[in-house]
Amino acid sequence: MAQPYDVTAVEEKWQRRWREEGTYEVENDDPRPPYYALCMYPYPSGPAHQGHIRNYTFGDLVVRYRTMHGYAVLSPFGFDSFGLPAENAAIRTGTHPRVFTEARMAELKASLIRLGAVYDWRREITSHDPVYIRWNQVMFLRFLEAGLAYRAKAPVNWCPGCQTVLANEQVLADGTCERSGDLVTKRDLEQWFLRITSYADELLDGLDGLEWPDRVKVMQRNWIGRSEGAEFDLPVLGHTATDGSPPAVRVFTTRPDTSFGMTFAVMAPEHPLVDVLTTPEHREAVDELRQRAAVATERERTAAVEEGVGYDKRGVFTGTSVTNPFNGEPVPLYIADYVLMAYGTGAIIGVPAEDERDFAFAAVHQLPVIRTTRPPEGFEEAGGGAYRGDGEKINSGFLNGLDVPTAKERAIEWLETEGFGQRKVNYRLRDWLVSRQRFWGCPIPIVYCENDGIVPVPLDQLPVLAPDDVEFRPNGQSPLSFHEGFVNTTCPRCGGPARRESDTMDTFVDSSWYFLRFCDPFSTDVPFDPRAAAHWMPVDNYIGGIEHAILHLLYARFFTRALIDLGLATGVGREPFKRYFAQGLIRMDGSKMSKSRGNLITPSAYFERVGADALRLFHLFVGPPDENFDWTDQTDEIIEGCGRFLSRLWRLLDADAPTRRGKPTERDGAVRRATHRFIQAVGSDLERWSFNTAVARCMEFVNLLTRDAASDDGPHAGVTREAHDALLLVLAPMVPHITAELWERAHPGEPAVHAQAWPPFDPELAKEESVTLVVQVNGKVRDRIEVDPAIDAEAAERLALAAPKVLDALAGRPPSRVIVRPPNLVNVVA
RNA sequence: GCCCGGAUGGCGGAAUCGGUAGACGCGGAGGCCUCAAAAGCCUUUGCCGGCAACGGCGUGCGGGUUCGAGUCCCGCUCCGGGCACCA
Repeated sequence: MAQPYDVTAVEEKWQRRWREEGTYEVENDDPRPPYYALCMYPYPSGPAHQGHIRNYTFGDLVVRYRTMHGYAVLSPFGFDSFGLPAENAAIRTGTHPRVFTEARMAELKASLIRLGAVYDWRREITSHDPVYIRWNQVMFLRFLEAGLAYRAKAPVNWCPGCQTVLANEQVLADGTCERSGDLVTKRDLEQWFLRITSYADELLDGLDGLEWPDRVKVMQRNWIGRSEGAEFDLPVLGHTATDGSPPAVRVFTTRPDTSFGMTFAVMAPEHPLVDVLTTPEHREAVDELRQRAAVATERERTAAVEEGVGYDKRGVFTGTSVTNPFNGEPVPLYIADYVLMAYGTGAIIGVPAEDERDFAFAAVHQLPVIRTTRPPEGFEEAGGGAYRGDGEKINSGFLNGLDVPTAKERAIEWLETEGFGQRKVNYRLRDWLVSRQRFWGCPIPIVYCENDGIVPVPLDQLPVLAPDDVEFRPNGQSPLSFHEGFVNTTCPRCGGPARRESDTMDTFVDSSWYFLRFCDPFSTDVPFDPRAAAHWMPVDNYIGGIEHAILHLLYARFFTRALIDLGLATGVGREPFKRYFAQGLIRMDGSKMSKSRGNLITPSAYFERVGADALRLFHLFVGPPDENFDWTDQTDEIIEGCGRFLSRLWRLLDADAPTRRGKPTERDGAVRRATHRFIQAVGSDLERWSFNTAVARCMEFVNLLTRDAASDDGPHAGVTREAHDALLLVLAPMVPHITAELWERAHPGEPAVHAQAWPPFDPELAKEESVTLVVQVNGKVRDRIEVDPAIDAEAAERLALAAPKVLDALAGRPPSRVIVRPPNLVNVVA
C-alpha cells in the first residue's frame, strides 16, 4: 500500500537506535521504583508467528507505558531452549540439537527486533547454556539433600518395540506407540520425583491473593484437588497376620457420614493385599482382571467407561469379607478397576445409596442399597439412584437425625476415639515426575554406584554436560543411555565403577526459575543474588498463553517456595507472579494457528507491506486481548485499515504547523477539552487492558483533529500543538516507531518520545461541557435534550415534562411517577 | 458427566455501576478529485414500513424481577476451553 513515509526506513532507524543506545537496559540499583514486565520465555521454534507477535506487542506496550510512568522496568528475554522438537529434528536430519536450536533462536530474535519490541538483551538467558545447566543441577542436588527430590517406582508407559518409556503425548488414542505401532503397556520404573505435594496446601491458599484470571485459579484449585475426609481400617474376617493381629484394609472417604450404608468394599487391582486376600476359588477371575487392568492404558479405561463396558466386567469378588467398624457387619470385598491405586489408600467403602459409581456397581453385583441420607420429597419418583445432597441422617445408629456436615464431623470423632482411623486430607495433585529419557535436556547430576548406591555428583564437577559425539537413532532411545563414555564413570565416593544417570530433567524445571535468574544473570557464585531477586520480584505483569495455566505456573510457584526454603532466594516473596494475563490465542478455520497444523500466517510479509507499527496496532485493535480471535479472509483488510490510520496520522502531524494564535475560539476550547478527555480515557483503557478501545479512541481523536485542521478559520497553533503532543505520547507505547519519528520532527533536540513522561490531564478540562439528557415515557426514548452536567433533579424533571414530544406521548394523562437520574435520564411513567 | 468462558448489524467488536444498543474499524452503497486508474477525501449504512416527517421491531431461545434489562434471577440451546472413575 502507498504510504506517505518510508515505513521500513523509519522502523529500522529506531530499532537500531533503541538497541545501540541500550534504551531499555536497567541496572539493579536503578533509583526509580522497580517494575518487572515479563512474557513467558518461548520455545525457539523459528521466526515469530502471529501468537508471538500478539504476546510481545502486549508485553512491549506494558514496558514502554510503565517506563513513561517513571518506573525502572525490567524487560528481559530468553529462550526455553531445551525440548523434544530439536531432538526429533536431529533424528530426522542429523543436525545436532544445539545447532538446530540456536538457528531457531536467531530467527525468533530477529523477528522480535523487527517488531520493535525492546529488551535488556544483556540479561538474555537460554536453558541449554552450561551456566544455566549448572545451577539447575545445583538446585536439583539441594532438593535431594532436603528430601524434596526422591527416586521411586512409578507406573509409566512402556513401548516393548522401542524398549523405552513414552510420554503420554506419544501414546496414540488406540493405546499404541506413535513410532513403532506396538501396544504400549504400563511398567513400574525407577524415576525421579520432586515433592510438590508437600506444598499442596500452600499452593492452594496462595491463589487467593493473586491478581490472576479466575478461571486460571479455578483450574489450579481443581488440579490440586484437595478433599477432606477420613481414613480408617476395615478388619478382614478369617485372616490373621504374622503378628497375630487381624489384617485390615485401609480406606479413604470424603463421606464418613455414609459409613452405615456400606454394603461392600473395593480395592484397586494393583493393591498389595490383593494376593493375600483372594481365596483360591476366586483367584482365576481376580488374576484375569488384574492382568487386563495392567495392560490397559488410562485411555482404554476411560474409553471403556464411555463405551458402557459394564461394572460386571470391571469388578470381581475376592472371596473375602471385611467388617464395617461402625456396625460390626461383614461386607464382601471386591477388586475393581474403577478404584485407583494412586489416590487415597487404593481402597474404598462401597455406599451405593450415596455414590453413583457404587450404585451402578451394586446393581450389577446385586448388592443391597441402604440409604443413610433421607432424599428430598419425590426423589424416588424422579428416578431414584444415588443421592449426594444434604438431608437427615437415617439408618445410621448414633448419627441418626443429624445433617450431613455434622454427621461427617461426628463420624470422624468416633473413628478417632475408637482407634479405627482419623481425619485425613487427600490431594489429586501427585508429585512431579521429572525424569525424561531424552537427550536434549538438563542431565540429572547423579551417579549409581554398586557400593554406595545413589551418589550426587559433587558440586565442583558440575555441570554434567551431555557429550556432543552422540548418535541419534530413530528408535526412541536417548543417545545418552548408550553412550559408553558418558554412562561409564567412577563413583565420586569410593572411586569404584559406577554408571551415570542418563535421564534428563523435564524442561518445566528450566522454566520454573528463569524469571529469578533474569533479575541477576551476571552472578557466577550463586544462581542469582537474592537481593536482586527481592528487588525485582514478584513479576508485576506476567503475560503468556493459557496453555500454561496449570503446569508451568504451578511448578514455578512450587519452585520459588522451595528455593526460598532452601535458602537460595532469601527475601523473595513466595508468589512469583503477582499479576498474570492470559492472552487469547489465534485460530484459523476453527483450530489453533500453529506450525504443526500448517495453518501459519507469518508476520514477515506484513513487516514489509505495512510495517511493524501497523501489525502491532492490528493486534491491539482487533479485539479484547484475553479473547481468542479467528484469522479470516477479512483480517488482511483490517491490517490494511490499521496501516491507513497510521498514514492519516502521519499526514495530520506532518502538515505545516498552524499559525493562528491569540484568543482561542469556542471550537479551540472544544478541541482542548477533547484532548484532555482523550488522555484520560486512553490511560484508563490501558490500565484495564482494554487495548482495543484505547486504539478506537486514538482513531476517534485523529478524526476529530483532521476535521479541525480542515475547518474554515484553521486550527489554533497552541491548541493544535497540545493535541498533537498528547496524541504522540499516548500512541508511543502502541506504535513506537512512527511516534518516535514524528516526535523527533516536532521536537528536534529534545529527548525522544519514549523518554517523556506520560501526559497528565486536567480533570477540569476533561469534564464534559454538556450531556445528553434522555427523556423516556414508559421506558421508551422520546426525546434528547442537551443539558448542563450539573443540572439538578428538579430542573431536569421540569425540562422533561415540558418537552413537546413528552406532552404528545402523554396525550393529556398526568404522569403517575417520574424517575429522575440527573444528568442522564428522566423516565416519565404514565 | 463435572467445572469455567462465550453468543450483540453483512463481519471484528463497543456499551467500565441496571439508564441513549451498535463507539471504532472492516465490508457495502453513492459522490468528489483524475483523461483514466491507484491513493486520498466527503456522505451514507441494524432490520421492517414510509417520498418524508416518523412509526414499529431488535443483543442465541423461553420465562421472571424492575419505572427501565445486552447487563440481574430461573430454565434451556448452541459454540469454545479445562478436568475426566480422585471415592
